[in-house]
Amino acid sequence: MGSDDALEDALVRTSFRVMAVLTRIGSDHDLSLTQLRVLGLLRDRRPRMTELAAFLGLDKSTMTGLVERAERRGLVARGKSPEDRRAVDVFITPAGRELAERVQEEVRAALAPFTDRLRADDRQLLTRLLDSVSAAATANQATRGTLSGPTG
Amino acid sequence: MGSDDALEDALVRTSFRVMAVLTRIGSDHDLSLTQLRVLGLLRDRRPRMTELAAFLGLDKSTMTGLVERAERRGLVARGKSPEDRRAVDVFITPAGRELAERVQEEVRAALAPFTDRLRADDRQLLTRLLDSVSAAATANQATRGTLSGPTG
DNA sequence: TATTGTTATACTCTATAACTATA
DNA sequence: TATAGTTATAGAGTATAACAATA
Repeated sequence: MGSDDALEDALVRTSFRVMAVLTRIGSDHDLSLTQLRVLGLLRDRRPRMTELAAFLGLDKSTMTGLVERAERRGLVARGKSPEDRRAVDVFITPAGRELAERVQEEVRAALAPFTDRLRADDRQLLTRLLDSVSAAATANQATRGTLSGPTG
Repeated sequence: MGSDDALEDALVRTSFRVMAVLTRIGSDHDLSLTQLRVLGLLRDRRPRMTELAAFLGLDKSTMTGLVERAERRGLVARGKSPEDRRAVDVFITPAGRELAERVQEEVRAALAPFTDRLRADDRQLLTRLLDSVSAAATANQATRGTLSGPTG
């Protein structure tokens, strides 16, 4: 029988459930998963377009449209870098920050019913184990950046 | 401080990591996350278009294009229902099934490094806790259907 | 009348290639 | 020459509204 893959399958299953929650709540605010991640990333960073694209694993040309639409809604803004006249900084606006925080609270509230069935000690245990898995992922991949701000 | 949300945040973080893996492997086979889910769902179901849309939480008009593109690649096929002449059944082809299985193996292999750092007893524990969370989600939402086939 | 599926339309997300401005 | 960002283009994914066929 060797390895039985039960853990990997459980991770995939759970992740789809969590993503369904994020997609629904994002949709309530006209935000795609990607826009959600952009807002989350910008809560504590002021990257250039290229850096933001790298964080998200997207092409820089994709960022142009993403930032353009978010800017049109007043959620983020672009500023010229003083040092390098080619570069464009992206930062979150007060309205964008408010929205990001509201969404984060809604996501926490929406997930709570699914985790409430666990006892306090199991909750703590699960948190520790997930952090361990995520930390390994961070070490191996360039997939940082969640709703919750900086990860590592 | 009340609840501290650490578990909910860890779930979101980990889910983004897992989705990044799925997105990359899907992309290697020209499959979006949605197409991945379609293939996974059809591994043990032969639903109508409307049922498939409901499983995925999508509009039926979205399914037309999704199934159309998968059919063009020979991964799924459509058949007329004998009972209801309005209905269209969707089913996976042998080629589609092979691809779904190959992708599942690649996903398991890609996630293994992230879970290998856990001891055997921690792996078992994490699996049990995730299943518990997913089961709660299933009870509350209509978000079934993963790469791994039927969930509940 | 209600339901099943498709079509028409519009918008977001995404990448590739070509371009401009700066370094 | 190389890098930062945008634009042009094309295709996938998504929803809404309108439609044809069937129930």
